[in-house]
Amino acid sequence: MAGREPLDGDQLLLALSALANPHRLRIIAVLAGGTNYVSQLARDLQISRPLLHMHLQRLEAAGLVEGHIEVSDDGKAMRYYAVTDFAFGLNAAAIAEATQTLTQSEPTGRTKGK
Amino acid sequence: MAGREPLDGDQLLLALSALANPHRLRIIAVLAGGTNYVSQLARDLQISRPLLHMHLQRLEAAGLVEGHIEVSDDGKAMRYYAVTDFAFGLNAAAIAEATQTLTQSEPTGRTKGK
DNA sequence: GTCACCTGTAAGAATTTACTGACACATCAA
DNA sequence: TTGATGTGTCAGTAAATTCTTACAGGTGAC
Repeated sequence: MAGREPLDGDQLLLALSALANPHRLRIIAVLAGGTNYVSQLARDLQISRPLLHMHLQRLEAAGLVEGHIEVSDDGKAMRYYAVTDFAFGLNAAAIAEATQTLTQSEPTGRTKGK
Repeated sequence: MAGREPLDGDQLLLALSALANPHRLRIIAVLAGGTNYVSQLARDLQISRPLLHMHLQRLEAAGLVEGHIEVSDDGKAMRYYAVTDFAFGLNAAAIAEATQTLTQSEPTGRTKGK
């Protein structure tokens, strides 16, 4: 289980952004009760499959869930998702520490297009 | 210090949304090092005062920082901000529990204007 | 073939967030 | 009075998110 490492700032921001959405919190909650495949998950949560797909991508990019293909008995390729065993403690001190390794939107250096 | 209560879902979502931003993480980090007033904070972070004002509102609405007016020796009314002693542990189980009290974007019932 | 499942993705609309610039007002000091 | 501080807020724009609809491809069963 994670939680005792220094905790990278960008990584933290990625995780927080991924969790800052009601649908995604519910996805975590459902997957915490057991692994599941995309179409079924969409039915359980009552959201469209493309939408769920997008949310899962965001969660997976943050390392909060993991997916893998599994071929069912009747030959269908299904994508199962499961939560990873992430864990971090949030408080001012932890954030202050993580912020030291934050590369995004620095004083000088936002993406600055043109 | 907070952290052992059941943790309300909407409250959690509010906090996560508030923290899911590099500027706001930095604000927390700076305030963790000591209370400060708005204009000075804006200079430290190198962002505009109106922008900082907006971020502070978001953080205060989530209960992560608190502000109060303080009159300086030379009579200026200045708004000082300080971090509250928030603390929560994030992991799949905690999220699953909090999600039970999530009122937002239910299967039926998004804000649905007109 | 057609139907019922599964997967993935692209296009565009709708909404929210983030941000700048300009304004208004107050106090103290020169 | 003017200048340097501090406060707050509004209007408008730029950009990022969120979400729907529609499409394409796969398998096995009828």
